[in-house]
Amino acid sequence: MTSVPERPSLAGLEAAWGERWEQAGTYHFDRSATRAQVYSIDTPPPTVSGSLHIGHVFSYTHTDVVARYQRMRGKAVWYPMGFDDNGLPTERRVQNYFGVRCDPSLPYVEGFTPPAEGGLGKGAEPVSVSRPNFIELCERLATADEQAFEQLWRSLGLSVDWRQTYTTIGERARRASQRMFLRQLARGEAYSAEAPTLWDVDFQTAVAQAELEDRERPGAYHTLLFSVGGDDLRVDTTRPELLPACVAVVAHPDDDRYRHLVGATVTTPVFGVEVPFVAHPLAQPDKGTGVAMICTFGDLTDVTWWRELALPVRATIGRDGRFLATPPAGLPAAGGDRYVEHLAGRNVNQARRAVVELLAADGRMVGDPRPITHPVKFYEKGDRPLEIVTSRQWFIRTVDRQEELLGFGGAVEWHPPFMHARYDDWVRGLTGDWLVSRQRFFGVPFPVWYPLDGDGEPRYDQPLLADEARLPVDPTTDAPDGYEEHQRGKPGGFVADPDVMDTWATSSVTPQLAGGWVDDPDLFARVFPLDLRPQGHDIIRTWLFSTMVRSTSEEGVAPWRHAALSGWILDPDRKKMSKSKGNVTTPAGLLETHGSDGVRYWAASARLGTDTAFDEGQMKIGRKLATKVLNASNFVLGSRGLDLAGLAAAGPTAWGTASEAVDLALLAGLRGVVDDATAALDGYEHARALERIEAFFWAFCDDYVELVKARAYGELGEAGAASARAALLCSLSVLLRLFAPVLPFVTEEVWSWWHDAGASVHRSAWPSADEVAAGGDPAVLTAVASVLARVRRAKTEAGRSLKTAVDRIEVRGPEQVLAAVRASVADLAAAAGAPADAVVTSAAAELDVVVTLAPADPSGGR
RNA sequence: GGGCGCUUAGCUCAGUUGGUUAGAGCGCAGCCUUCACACGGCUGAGGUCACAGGUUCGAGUCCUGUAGCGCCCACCA
Repeated sequence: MTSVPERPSLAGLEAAWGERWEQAGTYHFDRSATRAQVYSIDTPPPTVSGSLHIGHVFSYTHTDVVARYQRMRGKAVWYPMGFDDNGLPTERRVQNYFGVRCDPSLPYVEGFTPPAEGGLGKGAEPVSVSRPNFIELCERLATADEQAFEQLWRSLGLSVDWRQTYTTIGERARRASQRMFLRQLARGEAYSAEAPTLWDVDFQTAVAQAELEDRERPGAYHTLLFSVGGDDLRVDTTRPELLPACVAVVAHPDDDRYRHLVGATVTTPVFGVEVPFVAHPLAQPDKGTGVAMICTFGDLTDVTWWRELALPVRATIGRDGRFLATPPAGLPAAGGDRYVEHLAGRNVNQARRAVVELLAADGRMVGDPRPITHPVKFYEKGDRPLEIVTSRQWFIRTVDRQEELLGFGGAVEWHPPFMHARYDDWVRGLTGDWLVSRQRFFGVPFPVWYPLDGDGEPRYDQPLLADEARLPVDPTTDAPDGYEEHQRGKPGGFVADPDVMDTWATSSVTPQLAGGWVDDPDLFARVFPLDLRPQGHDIIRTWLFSTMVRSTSEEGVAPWRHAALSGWILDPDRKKMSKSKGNVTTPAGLLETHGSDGVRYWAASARLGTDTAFDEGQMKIGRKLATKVLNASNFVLGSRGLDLAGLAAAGPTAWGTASEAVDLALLAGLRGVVDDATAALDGYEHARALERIEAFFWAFCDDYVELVKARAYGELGEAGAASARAALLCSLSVLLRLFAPVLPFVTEEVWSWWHDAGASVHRSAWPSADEVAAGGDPAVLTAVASVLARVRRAKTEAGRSLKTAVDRIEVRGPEQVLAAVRASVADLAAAAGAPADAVVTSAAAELDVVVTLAPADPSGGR
């Protein structure tokens, strides 16, 4: 456009430039770039079943600043966008929205129409559909969400290559995660096993270590009386309902109170089961009476004891959280009858009350229960405490890879570095392999079937695996090679593995999924291993860890060179911001109110790894900064005698040469800022870079521009004007480019005023100190600015206008300051509103400026 | 219980390898209008840098300890 608008404005820049960038392909990845020329980003795919909140805007802005900086450094930036539509949140949402329920045993129905759009009516029953049908519905729902997400990301100004998108339930994702699974299985890194696992009784699925959280819950100690050789033995428990599941009692081997009992046979109260008294170092003498009952399974310690002490199994709790209909093995007849009468079919709380009543009736409980609160393990999305049940599950080996995984973690550069400790802590603390199977419907199925023997029993030891070329498959509707669909479920036929992969098992392949692994080896070679994994610090143990597990076993290297961990957004009262209070803080509303540049400024002001208060004030400041950029640019480019079209054509050579001391001083300062900002951004410290750039910019506006304004207008002669103009143009060019990663809209707008159509500041080269004139002394500008500030203060203190004429300025101070003043006396006098000969100097130790204002105009009113 | 981080002006935060009088913005107070900018400008007040020791010529910065806050992990009898 090569002209300055009549009235520059920030209004509408997002829409206008968003469209221009899309049309021009400004952010398209250059596939011809070699790996060394590429900067690749493992973008986190946001969950589409929720809505984006301000925390997303915050962390994605951090990534975008990096992307824009690297692009200006000349890198071909690989910046895809994913959408996480896999997993439980989407499953629930699809169920409610379409009124369907997934039943993997059903066949696929072509052209299925769901009973509802936008939710079932009251009382209506959901319709059961096959897994492929369910996935289709999900994709339908997700598409709408994804468009809304993309719209927001675009208006925020993310420089994503929108041709490069993926979903985590889409065909590519299913293929990549099934392929990764099959390869790990072939290498012996994946295995299935029948084992006790933590189990959510509501979702009816196994849950992995990484998805646990502790919650403080009320409980109570009950003191039970067991019998040993005719004596009472006191055992404290918080879970009396597990008494029929008791397989032993345990004490610490060094506990002198009980040493003589080790090896004895103990009889449980109520159910009369004979169990051994065993010793194990995990028993804690100071807890309860020092004797614990070992059950199937009250907690993970029970599992350890069961395994290490080779104890029997007496399962009582089923997968639905209710007590099994039949008593566990080993109960005597009378005990079995009591079990059936009082416990069978009950839930945990009902069973607890029943057992307590039985204990009381038998006089085998001492005193009343003693209430306590204690931490209880929950699935992070669950509502009831986890139980432990035995089931067949798929695992990925991690425990025997701890050392290796620590080594790969050390090969990554962490930003900030202390986040590395969280990864190491997690890896060192692994207690079991990664449980990747879930007994849910919506997710990537395991590409596995089992042959059925003559009795129709599955042969788990002889799984039928899908050929890689067939992927993705759904074993519930596809038949394995060598079998026909009609053999499904028949003796001698086959049966599908019913499980799906945990959502992290899918998202752990984002580098492969997005990067074209196997399907597009040319692309993969150009982007992998990726340069950057940006993410929140709360998912180090899940997403970061699981991606590390996958890529290192498949590729033998860490999947990225850098990991950038963004903090959380906190409420003003320092709580983690919740989605529920989103009404006034929807990202779209904030972008509307403060402008995308304003919101981005707030985000970019926060360092990586630092939790940050939600602060609209900071967005206002960002908005103000953007406005200032607009207006300062308007001043620089609106100077008399500027041929903007000529500048656009000729480039920096047309700027001229700065010669005045003040101009050179400014440029010297600018050189330092460029170096500082570049070093900061290279170190992933965008906040520091922004701070330096911003501080310089405000000084540029408030001091430098005010000082040279008259000269730039040509009031002090053409030579001086040319010098000022050269410095102004050079500074503006550099400053716009420095600001571009944080303020992409206003910088692009201004850039267009004096560059050819089609040129983008975001495709221009990051500034280097070498393109800015050297030789100036920044102290000159500082010194003159401080004198000018004294003049302003004199006017302010006199209550006079800053335009008040000045008769005399006497500067006393160190020689250094005086030299600076003499070097720029004409600028100083003009800016102060004084005649050029009104400035006098004299030597003194301390700076002191005596200002004589012109008499107030008696006719002028003030 | 283990680990990590934080504690600097009323608020939000900078303070790079220890170096003269500790900075910014917001907020506050006062002043100034329109020739880049009232979505503006100028000026000012405001801090014993959580606390206690130590190292040093010199500590907001390094070391030790204490307290408070936050997060990660472990802890379920």
